[in-house]
Parts: sequence; C-alpha cells; structure tokens
Amino acid sequence: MQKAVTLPQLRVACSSCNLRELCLPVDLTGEEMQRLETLTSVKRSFRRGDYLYRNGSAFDALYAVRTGFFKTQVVHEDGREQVTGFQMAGEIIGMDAISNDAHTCDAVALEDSEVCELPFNRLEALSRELPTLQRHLHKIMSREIVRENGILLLLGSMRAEERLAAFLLNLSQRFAARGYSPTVFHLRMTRREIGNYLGLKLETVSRTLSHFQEAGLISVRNKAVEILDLKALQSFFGLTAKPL
Amino acid sequence: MQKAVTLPQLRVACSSCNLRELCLPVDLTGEEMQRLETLTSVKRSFRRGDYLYRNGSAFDALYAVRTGFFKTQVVHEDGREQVTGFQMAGEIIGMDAISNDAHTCDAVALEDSEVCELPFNRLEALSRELPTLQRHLHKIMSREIVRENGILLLLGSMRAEERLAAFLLNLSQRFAARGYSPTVFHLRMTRREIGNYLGLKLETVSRTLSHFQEAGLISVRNKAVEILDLKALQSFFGLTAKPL
DNA sequence: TGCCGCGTTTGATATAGGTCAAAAACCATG
DNA sequence: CATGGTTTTTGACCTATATCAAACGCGGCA
Repeated sequence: MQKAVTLPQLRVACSSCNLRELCLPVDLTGEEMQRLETLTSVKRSFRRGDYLYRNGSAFDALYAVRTGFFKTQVVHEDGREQVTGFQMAGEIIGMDAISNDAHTCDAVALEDSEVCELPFNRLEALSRELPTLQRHLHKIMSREIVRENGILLLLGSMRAEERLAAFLLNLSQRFAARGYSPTVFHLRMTRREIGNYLGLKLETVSRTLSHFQEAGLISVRNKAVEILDLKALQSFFGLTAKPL
Repeated sequence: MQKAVTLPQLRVACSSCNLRELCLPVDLTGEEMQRLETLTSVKRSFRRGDYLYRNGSAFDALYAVRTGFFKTQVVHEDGREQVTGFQMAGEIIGMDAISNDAHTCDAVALEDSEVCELPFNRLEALSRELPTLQRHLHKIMSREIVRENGILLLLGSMRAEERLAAFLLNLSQRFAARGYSPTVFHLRMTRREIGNYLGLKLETVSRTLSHFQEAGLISVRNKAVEILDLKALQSFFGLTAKPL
C-alpha cells in the first residue's frame, strides 16, 4: 500500500467547498459570500486509529469531517470509555471544547479520513458579521444537543433490539442524505464500538444482529449490512416494540 | 394557601439581576454594560406541574431559571418519556429548540418557579455587538453538550449504585455553587423521575438509596437527603466501584 | 501460501435490575 | 383531623443482558 504523503497544509475556502451544503448551508448574498472567503481552513489527513484530538487537548478549532469516519468518546477517570457518537462527512465535531477551552473527549478516525479545521476565533468573528452564519452555528450546536437527547432516550429506556434498530436506521438516513444507498452500507466500527455506544456488550450486538437476520429484517456479513425490510425495522423501534 | 396572582409581566434587566454571576457572568466594560441593559427580559411564574414549554412549541426564547426547579424530558412517539435533566436557579434551558425553531422536549416545573425569558433574536443581536457575550452564549451551549456526554457515560456504562452516587454528588455541587449546603438538601423530584433520568426503575432507586443509608453514606427520609460521607460517595462513583 | 491475531459468532450460565405486589408513609384537601 | 390519592419502601420472583468460554473466519503479513 502506498505510504501516506504528508501534504503541505492545504488551504480550502469554505465558500468553494463541495460539502458546503451539508456543512455550512447558509444562504448568503454575493457580498456576504465574499466574506465567507475569509474563512479558509486547513485540511488535515488521518490514518485509521489516529486521534484528531484527545481529552485535554487545547481548543482552537472545530472540525468538519470531509471524508472518512470518526468516533468520539468520553473517558472516565477509572478508564471506562463511552462512545458518544460516530461522525461522517459534513458533520462538525469539537463543540464540547468551547466550554473549557479544552477538549473533553477523544475523536478517533475509524478509517483514513480528512477534516477541515475551522479556527473558532475566526468563525466567531465572521459570525458577528454574518447573522445567517451566526444562526447556523447556533443550529449546529443545538442539533448536537438534540442528538444527544435522542441517545439518552435510547440508553435510558429502550431494549437492546430497539437500540440496534434505531442505530441502523440512523446510519441509513445519514448515508441517504449523502447520496449513498440507505439500505446497503459498510459499518466502519466494530461490534464492541457499537455496543459501547449503545450501552450493550459486543456479544449482545452480535446476537441481536443475528436475530434481525433470522427474522429477515437485515442481512449482515461482518461489516457489510443490507437492510431488507426498512419498514419492519422502523416499526420495531417505533410503536410496536415487540420482542422477535 | 394564597392564590397565585397573575403578575403584570415584570421586566428585568439582566445587567442588574443578582443571578447574573451564575447565569451570564460576562466581564463587561462600562460601555458594554450599557448595551446589556437592552437585554431586558420578561419574568414568568409557574406553579408546580406547569409546562414552561412542550415538544413542538414554537421557539423564540431561552429561559433562565430564577427560582425553583424544572425537569426537561423528551417524549418518544410511543409515549415513553426520558428525563434529560433537572434545572435549578441560574441555569439556562431551551437550547434544544434552536435547531428546528421548535422545542424538541418538555420543560416542567417541579415546584413553584420563576424564569426569565431571554428573547433569542435579541440575544443573538446583542452577542454580535458584544464578543464576550457571544463567547459566553457558546460556552453555555457547549456546557450543555458536555453535560449530556457525562450522562451518556452514566447510562452507558455505570451500575445503579454509581449512577445514584453521581446523581447525588452532582446535586450537592450545584447546591454548593448557589450557597446552599452541599450535604443537606431536599430532592424536588420523585423516585420515578430520578429513575427515569438515570435509566432505572423507581424501586431500584429506592432500594439503592436504602443501601446507601445502611452503609452510612447518606441519610434519606423521603425527599430529605443528608450526605454523611461525601468522600465515600465520591470514591464510589470514581475509581473504587465496588458493590456494597 | 500459510500463519497469526483480531473480530465475530454462538452457547451455557450468572446476575443486576426489572416486575409484580402489598403495606406503610406522606400530603393535600374538605 | 379524617380521608383518599400518591409516593415510597420492601419482599419475592423473573428476565434481559452480561459474563465466560470456545470455535470460527477474515485480513494482513512473512
């Protein structure tokens, strides 16, 4: 395999980025657009397993995933870890760090990935100039709060099967939003990571996926997943939460 | 008991509020302080059980708790509820609503309470003028994300005793920060609400509190709690997570 | 090509916490 | 201060998921 070349820091203007629709979909006039040009950001590459940041790292930027996949996790002092999310292209991470000027969790690449670094001071300054950008930034943070509320519901009151169904459906939607198949995709994370995220042990994840397969809801072979009966999976996690 | 008088909407300036240190502790120059005067907000009162907002309510303001206690909860379509937090004086709620221009959870008063309404448009406009206020607003939202990360850790990987210990210690700290006793306080919520928040059944909450009491860590009598051995409770939730 | 190690699957068994139930304590109300 | 409804406690029992263990399979590397 080709060795990674350490690229000279590549500067990219958000205004001309093809992920902008997902990442910063702000509606700007021509003049405002020019100001957005000033928000150029550095692109950085990561190999699988690399840390984008760690608990305690100094905070100076948010990161937009350009390609690849990350997980974020909080680490308890006794060593226990909790995966708090899986992030894919167009999603923004690092907002946990604003409150303390230091990151409070780890972000790890699950596959070779690239991110855009969005210097936060610059982002704040620009959002003082562009109210629509300001509002968008607020929305992104709010969305993260809502996302976590949803996981709380999962962890606090759903059974293993419901958690897995919700997890698969969520991935499905996000792939679809990026133009990929909502029914056929590859899991980038291990059973252990899925389990950790969902508050389950890896064996339970494996067993539950097998149950889904036996029931004809999905087909799994290692990391390759195909959703065969989307409706059934939805009803599963929704109103009709019956055991298989 | 005296009937609630429906007060004429009382306008309060944040700049002269005695909770400002907790709520909006921004360091402003004299001139900036004058601008903060323009952020006057309406004070509203609630009886126990009243809703401050509901899932679906239109969004136009954040709320700062002035007195009393609230809980926030998300409601799943099948009716299941998940308490996502308990809020006390100086804490700000409603940020979930920014992403959709509508609230995505309920906020319910757990006792007679008052809030300050902070019109979000005004807050945004002012934070464009006052970078320190802007940064503070971002910190508040970030803090909420960090808080939820912590609960994810609780729900995803801690045992019942650890969850309860963490819960009590968290309340203790927050009371202390407001000048109340960190060891003697009244729970404003029921065992069911605590359980719901922590992903446990009310019986488990009750039993676990009884265990703590038998072990001499706390004394509980209904809603009255006294923490007798703070260190032990801490070590409990921290490194030495041994069953009693 | 064959080997090694990690990830996954599956089974057998254990257990934390859930469920069901009943009694006791508490609180608001008339 | 008697009353009825809600909250809490406690006990007995049950179940979903964890734990422990073994076998399998796939992917990377020599």
